[in-house]
Amino acid sequence: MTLSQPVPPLSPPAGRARRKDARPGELLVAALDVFVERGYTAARLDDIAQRAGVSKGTVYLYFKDKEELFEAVVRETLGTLVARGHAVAAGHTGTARSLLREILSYWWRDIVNDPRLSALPKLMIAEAGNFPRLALSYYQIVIEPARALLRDVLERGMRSGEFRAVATTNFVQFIIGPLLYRQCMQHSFALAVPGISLGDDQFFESFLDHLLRSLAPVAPEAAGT
Amino acid sequence: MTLSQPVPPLSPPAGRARRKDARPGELLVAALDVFVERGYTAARLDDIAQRAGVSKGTVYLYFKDKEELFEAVVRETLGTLVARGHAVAAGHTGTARSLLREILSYWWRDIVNDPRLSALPKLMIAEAGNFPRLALSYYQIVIEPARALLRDVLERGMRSGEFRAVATTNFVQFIIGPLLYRQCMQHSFALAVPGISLGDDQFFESFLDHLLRSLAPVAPEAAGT
Amino acid sequence: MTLSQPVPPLSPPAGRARRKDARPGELLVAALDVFVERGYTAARLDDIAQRAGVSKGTVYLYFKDKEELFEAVVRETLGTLVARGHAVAAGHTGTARSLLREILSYWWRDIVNDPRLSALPKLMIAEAGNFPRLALSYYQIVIEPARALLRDVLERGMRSGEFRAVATTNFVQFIIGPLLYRQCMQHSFALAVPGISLGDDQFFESFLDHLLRSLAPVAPEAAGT
Amino acid sequence: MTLSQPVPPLSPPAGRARRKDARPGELLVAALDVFVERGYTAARLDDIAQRAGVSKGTVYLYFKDKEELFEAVVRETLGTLVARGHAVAAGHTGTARSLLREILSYWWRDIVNDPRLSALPKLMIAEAGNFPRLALSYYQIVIEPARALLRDVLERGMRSGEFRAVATTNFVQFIIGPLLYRQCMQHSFALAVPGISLGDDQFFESFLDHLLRSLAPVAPEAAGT
DNA sequence: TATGAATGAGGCTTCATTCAT
DNA sequence: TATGAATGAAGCCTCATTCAT
Repeated sequence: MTLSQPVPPLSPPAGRARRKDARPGELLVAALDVFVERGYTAARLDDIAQRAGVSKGTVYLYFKDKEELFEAVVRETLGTLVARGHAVAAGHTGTARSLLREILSYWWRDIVNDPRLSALPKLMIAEAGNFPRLALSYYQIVIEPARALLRDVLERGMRSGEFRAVATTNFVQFIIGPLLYRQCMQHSFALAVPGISLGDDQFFESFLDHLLRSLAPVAPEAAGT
Repeated sequence: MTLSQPVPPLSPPAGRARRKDARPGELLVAALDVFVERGYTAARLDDIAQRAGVSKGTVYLYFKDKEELFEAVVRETLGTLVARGHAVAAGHTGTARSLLREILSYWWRDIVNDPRLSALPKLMIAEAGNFPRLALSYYQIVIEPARALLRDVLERGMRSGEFRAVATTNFVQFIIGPLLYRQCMQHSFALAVPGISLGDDQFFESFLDHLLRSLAPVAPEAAGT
Repeated sequence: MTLSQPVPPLSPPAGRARRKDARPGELLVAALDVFVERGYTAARLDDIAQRAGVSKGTVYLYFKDKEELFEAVVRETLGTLVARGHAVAAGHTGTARSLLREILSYWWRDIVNDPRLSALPKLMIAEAGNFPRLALSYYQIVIEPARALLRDVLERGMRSGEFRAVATTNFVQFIIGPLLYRQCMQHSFALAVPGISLGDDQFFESFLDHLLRSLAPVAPEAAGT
Repeated sequence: MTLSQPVPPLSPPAGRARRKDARPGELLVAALDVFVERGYTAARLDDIAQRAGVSKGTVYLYFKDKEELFEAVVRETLGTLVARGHAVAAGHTGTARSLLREILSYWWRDIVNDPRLSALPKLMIAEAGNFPRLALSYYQIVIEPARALLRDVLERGMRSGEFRAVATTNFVQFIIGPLLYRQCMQHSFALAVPGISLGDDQFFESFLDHLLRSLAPVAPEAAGT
């Protein structure tokens, strides 16, 4: 079950008795929604339970506590997506360039433009400082694997001569930064600042072009002041 | 840059609570610290008052409630940042490249590496969704001016032939993104994930080089897949 | 002495829930264990059910609620203790001294040093205040018969001249007190206070000697201040 | 402030505003009452606060949590009494016999016969197993000091030749056991079993006589079988 | 202007008990 | 007879806010 795939509408399925194996999924969907809307701290277990159509206590049949519920949400959503990214990379046989494009456009399409998934990184940025356990598991499930994936792509391109030599750890942040920035702006300011510009329709193509230009093996004649 | 120095009000005080003159200064410093350390929700009025050396009740003599205190902190603090940024830009006479370097290295040195100031954008990203009014004023005071500044630099370079033609609104985000990403990682994850890598010592030079390579007027023969 | 062996009901089953015949045995054993380990309030029906190898709901097929289960445990368990105590007394033909020694060493060996049985009196002390009905039956089944038994021994000794004249009701408590005290300390503090001293290996012999010295018919010349 | 001395009636002092230094005492009195009536776990902070005439939150201005409140109750009551016992012993100049009598009659009068103080040891026996921190502090504040006090008395008597040689650690339990047993019976069974006999009026004198006979230096001719 | 004791609503979590299957 | 998923009341604790002094 992956939350990133079209999810059955959230209206509580009316009937009371449910099957045990359907519960966790329903709870995760409800939890994702509430966490996204309210933030981790402000999200109330009550709301999540209600939205999932169960009582408060039921949540605790499936998740030890609020933190574990959140962790499960992250794992099932972003964790799954990152894992899929790794699968894509593993099965890729073309150029590093095309792999980079594939991975990033995947990220762009399925995460940046998903109103719920795109909220999670912002959420983590907001709460990580106060919930070290959360921060650590998010780092292990999402951040480090995502970075490793991008490092791998860069290294492939460097080995094949498609990319110039770069410090991958740094460069990975040049890749992640703008996309994450856009996600954060979207969720933090788009509502309060209706006219905010998040770039034009060509944002993604423009970004990819930007990266590839920087990565081009031709040394520019002047990079200093 | 210190809050304890009188900072010129950045915008007409909005016709709200007034007498924020003498005592509030210490309160704002204390509040900044605590908000930075804990985040908005987790920051306790108790701690702020104690750190400012006053009693809890006193806070309410100057600020209507926690939200207004938070607003005041953001407003007073970020004002100085933008003001100085504008000054740097206005006084510059050299190439667009050198201006870009100057502005970014200012940001890098004085903000990204300042443990308190660097925390504010993260704080805003975290809380903007819950404080639309604050989000709007932050956008007007910080985000839009900062973007305008960078757009201006890019346009200068494009006019002078130093930079290729780029969609400035997009490209500005390629610039802001990585630096902000680094700030956020620093404040959200560095403590909880001790081993996290934020890049090597050359991060900033490496980033500047990356930008200038992308901006180089020579069009690479292949940017597509 | 094991609960899994059929134990003759000690008192008419009080006209309450009946069919406690086949399955309840395992439940009572499990309940005894959990009550002993955790105390009444902290004992969870979940744990008891799990340890008995049944589901939580099954417990309610045999016992109306937690209180009735607790009553059943106490009733079934302590019954065997007193029954055997009476048998020992009835079959004794020697001196009062030797009977006292026999009864107490039985208590010492089979109860004080049994990790489960020794916990029950502590449990009763802890909970009697909250379960008056249980308190009454425990008094009738255990306390009063045990006291009567000891009073009888003392009276035998006084009649035979082995013991001085004592107020038996008082003296019985001088006998019971130290042994019970030890049981309570064992179960309440031994775990939390690892270094606690419960006396040396000679505790029991030392105690018996203590009693017999006090009971010696020779009146000491000075007992007052 | 000692709770063992006649305490001002518990009715909430009507007036709302109270002095800060009066609060802890009022809270301790209320807490002692509620703990004694309900036991530690069943005692609700709400009840304690209400009985002290304050709101729930106020309790937390003076005590970190429920455990610390309970610990304070123990310290201020039994802890104070035990400390006073040590003072009595330190200032004593007469025989060991008279000191033993003085200390025990003090215990008898001020603790065993105090309806509230006498409940605490039972309470601890009931709860120690589930609250190790509580158990440890009770051991340190009450049990070990009380035992040390009695060991000291026994040793004085042995040195002066008033008492025979005894294993003090064992014998101390012969002293404590019966008195504690009586306290426990009083609180656990007296209400539910109206007719229960806790011994006659001479209980205490009878007990002291019992101890002194056992401690008498004259060796009885027969202590075996 | 300043204090700080007091308030009390609100959230997470536990667990005895129920009931549809 | 047996299950075990679901319930929901209840309690501890926090903390923004108030107010008498």
